[in-house]
Amino acid sequence: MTSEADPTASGDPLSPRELAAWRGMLRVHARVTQVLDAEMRDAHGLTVSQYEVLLFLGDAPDHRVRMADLAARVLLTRSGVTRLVDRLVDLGFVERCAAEGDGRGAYAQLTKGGAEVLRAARRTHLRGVREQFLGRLDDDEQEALGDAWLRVLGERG
Amino acid sequence: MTSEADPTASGDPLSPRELAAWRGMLRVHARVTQVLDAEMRDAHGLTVSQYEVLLFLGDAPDHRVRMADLAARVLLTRSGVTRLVDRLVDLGFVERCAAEGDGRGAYAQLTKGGAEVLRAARRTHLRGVREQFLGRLDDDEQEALGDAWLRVLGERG
DNA sequence: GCGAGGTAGTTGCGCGCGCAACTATTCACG
DNA sequence: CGTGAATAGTTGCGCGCGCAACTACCTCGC
Repeated sequence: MTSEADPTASGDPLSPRELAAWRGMLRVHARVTQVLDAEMRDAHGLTVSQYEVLLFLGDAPDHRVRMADLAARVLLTRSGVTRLVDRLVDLGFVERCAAEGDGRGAYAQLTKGGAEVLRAARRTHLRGVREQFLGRLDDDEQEALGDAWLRVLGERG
Repeated sequence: MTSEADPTASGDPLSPRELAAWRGMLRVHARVTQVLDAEMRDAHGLTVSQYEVLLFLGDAPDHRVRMADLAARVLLTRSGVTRLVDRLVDLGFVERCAAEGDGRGAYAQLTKGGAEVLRAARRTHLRGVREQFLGRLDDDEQEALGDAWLRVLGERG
């Protein structure tokens, strides 16, 4: 795959630059998600995944979304989404309803209570993301990150 | 906390630039770790966390490390490390030994088999990290990422 | 129409982790 | 010394997730 004379051959240890770029992301991700999760839990009794479901529902037409679409958005499998929605139904923030055209399908739909908690949770989340992450970067750095993610995600797949 | 006239007030939705920087990291992290985990599992029957423990042990003097140091390094709690090491002991790659000076303490120490599997797993991991992540970024982008992580991690705590 | 294959969602199972409580040891201070 | 606080590690418990198997439904070809 890589040339056998490649100076950055597969087996070579990571250079300091590579290490900083790679392990830095791991550390930042771990720390930021942990803080955001704790804040969301303390303030609203939600996990970040649950919040993201509510968010997606809130932005969708009629506040309802097919389960599979939810899974794609939240970076979970279908089974994960099933149980995530289960919990949100138990909490009263979401209800299931059948898809008219498709007897297999099911929508998750935001309830009134869900919309309320979403409004509050959105503030918490945005504040957290800015405090823990975006606020520590200037515009150019944010731009550079966005470009980097596109390259990593785009080049194949 | 933030000025009440701040144009990027807490409640405002994320700008496209902010969104690209933030959600991009989430997507990249999810995808890369998933691929690396699968590769490590298929090739050596290890999780990435297990690999990282072996790696840290391999770099340490006498190939042994205190449990708490392990926890700090692997971004896990102490209880997580206890059971992670349990599994590595079951696999025969690590053994526990008591700390001489401190009756409470315990070292995890790499076995001969552990050192072997580490050598192979290291190649797999490095190749994966380069294929999925570093190889898709040029030197400047890696540098920029490293700087960004320092700023995010450094500014408080 | 009807049977084969694909798709949407759910369920059984096991894994890996964090939290909090617990044990054992060490340290600080009178 | 002796006692209380701190520290190292382990354990009970529950949660959230993925995988694979399963059900129910749709679709396409004949």
